[in-house]
Amino acid sequence: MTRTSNTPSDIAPSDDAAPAAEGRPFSQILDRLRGAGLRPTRQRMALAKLLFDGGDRHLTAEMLHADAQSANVRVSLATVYNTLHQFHRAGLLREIVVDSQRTYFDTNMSDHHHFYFDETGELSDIPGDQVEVAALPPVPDGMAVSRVDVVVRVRPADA
Amino acid sequence: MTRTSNTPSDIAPSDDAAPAAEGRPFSQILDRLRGAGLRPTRQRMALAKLLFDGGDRHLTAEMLHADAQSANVRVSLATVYNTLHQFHRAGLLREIVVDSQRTYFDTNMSDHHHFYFDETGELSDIPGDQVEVAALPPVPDGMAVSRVDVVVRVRPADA
DNA sequence: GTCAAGTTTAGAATTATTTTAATCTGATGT
DNA sequence: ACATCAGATTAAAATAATTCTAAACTTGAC
Repeated sequence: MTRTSNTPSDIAPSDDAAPAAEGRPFSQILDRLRGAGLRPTRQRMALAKLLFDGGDRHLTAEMLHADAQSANVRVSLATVYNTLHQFHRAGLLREIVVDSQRTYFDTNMSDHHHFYFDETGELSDIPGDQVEVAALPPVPDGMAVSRVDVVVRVRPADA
Repeated sequence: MTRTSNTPSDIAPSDDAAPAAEGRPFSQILDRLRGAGLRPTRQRMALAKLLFDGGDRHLTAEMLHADAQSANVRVSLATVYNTLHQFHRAGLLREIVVDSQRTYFDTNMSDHHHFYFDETGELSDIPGDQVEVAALPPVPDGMAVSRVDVVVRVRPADA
């Protein structure tokens, strides 16, 4: 029960000046990590907060690392990579590949698809109910569909 | 729109009934390259032959390079990369990204989609008519759809 | 507090791909 | 045929994203 260094786990919510849009941000994230069997370390907590506190996001490891720096969270890039992969394996993030060269992680785990902007390399969500895959082919023997990804590539309509 | 629906050539191709014995493989490929505005060099001809002579294929630069070696065609890896990109720009190949880490090129230019085998990282074609995307979302303003990619990820059904 | 197992980290290593700079080749003109 | 030169090829170096390594540090249990 010793308070070893700064464990954010059970700090009093009262001294948190941030507007608590969702009750207690830390305990929620803590539960998420615990539920995923991941030890809630300082850096994992901080990254999880950055990832899941701001709505749906598509980001690369470099982007999250930059985010962390801006937020004065000191984590190495290697940890960002590790953490993203752990979160992905734990089902907290979705990995999207649209562009060899950058791997995106998507915090939106609901059923949905993506627009990909060829020019900028950016991604945006398409709600699941706006795309309908009406027919699917017979799956090879002994195989099961793990996911169907639809990417709508767009580019500026020519003037 | 304006899909360049496979222009085999416009010169009189006597008759290429495609028997095992290659009729005039070179002139066909030569025309393809000329039609694409690419100078028919020895290595481009050889690579095109490897690419387009054997039905639909999904391959990476490394794979094609290995293929070339086996066929006793001496090309550098850099040339393989250059050539694949040129063919892609010229509309002779399709680039598929399903796995950051390897970029595949697909010799099948017809409208179709893909199975992706999560375990092996392999790809296979799904004929266009076996997948139907029934609904598409409104495209962002000023943008036009350049392509819709559907990737059906499969893995072994659990025992 | 002690300890072991799990984490983090800086920096080295790896992999796929691109660039560089030199050299070669194919198309064109004569 | 021969010279010419833009475009093509190449080996080698450079780059970018990501992973690995080994040491140092945390966490959770006792």
